[in-house]
Amino acid sequence: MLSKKTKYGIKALTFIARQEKGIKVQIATISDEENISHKFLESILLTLRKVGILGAKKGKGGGYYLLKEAEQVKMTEVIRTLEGPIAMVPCVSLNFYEKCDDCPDEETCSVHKLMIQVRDNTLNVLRNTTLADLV
Amino acid sequence: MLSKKTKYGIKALTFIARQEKGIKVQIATISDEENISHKFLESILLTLRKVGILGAKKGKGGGYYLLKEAEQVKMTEVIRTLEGPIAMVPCVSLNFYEKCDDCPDEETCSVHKLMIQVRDNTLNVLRNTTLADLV
DNA sequence: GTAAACCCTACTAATCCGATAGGGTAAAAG
DNA sequence: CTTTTACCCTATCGGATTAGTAGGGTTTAC
Repeated sequence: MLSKKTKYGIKALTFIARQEKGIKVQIATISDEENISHKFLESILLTLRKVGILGAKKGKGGGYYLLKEAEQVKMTEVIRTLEGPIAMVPCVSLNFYEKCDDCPDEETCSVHKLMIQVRDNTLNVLRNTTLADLV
Repeated sequence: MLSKKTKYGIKALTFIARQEKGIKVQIATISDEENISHKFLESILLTLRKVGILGAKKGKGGGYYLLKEAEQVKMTEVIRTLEGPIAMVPCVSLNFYEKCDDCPDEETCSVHKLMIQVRDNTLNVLRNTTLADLV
């Protein structure tokens, strides 16, 4: 299940990407338009800024804006930042790998086998979708 | 993230499917071999029995067995039973559809758009994978 | 210098997950 | 026909996570 954090993050990014280039969007504008808790959204945008997807300008007339072209913002990056691993089990995760404590051998594990396939197909979608595709 | 319930369920089913046809497998055998809490596994197998994937025989020499051929047990069925919706948001779920309370219009929602693609790709894998493929 | 708007930390209520407890019921063995 | 084995069922619980709240601090425009 996708967390609201990620959901809101994608919605906010799309909202910002829809603006004319260079326009700064305020948190309040997005939270009003997209029905998102102001404070919660604030923390999400902060995270997106820290990883270099968004830029922010403080003070009156400030707001958030895209640091790259919408075509350059891959969904893999957004989802890994907000949601964490894309894989459904840590033992098939590329960026967040972790061994299962129960499983003695990954090679023969049926779940591992299946989840690698799911992961590959999901990755295929997310790698080839950018923010520009969602606008 | 895949729940342990589903993970254990798939492991248990694979274990049972590996036996000679007609053999009844006891909970204790699976929980020992696969490092799964006995009682927790019990409730999982019970669920799988109730939806008609497994059959069970009580009393001495009893145990669980597959009701269909392993080739007939689709992963979609297993995962929907144990995990719930395959889609990452309820508004793109085929079997567990629910409208988002925030989103005014699904057609223009960027998250909706993206998640339909993820769902379709995941479904494609799970529909074409059966228990027999995992053994 | 004051109002606007982002920055940051900490807390909390609610929910879900994995597991446990404890007994009930059916079937086979002897 | 009694005992043992093994499935059946409900209830409960601790811990982790999520979604959201509180409450300031800091920077900038005017």
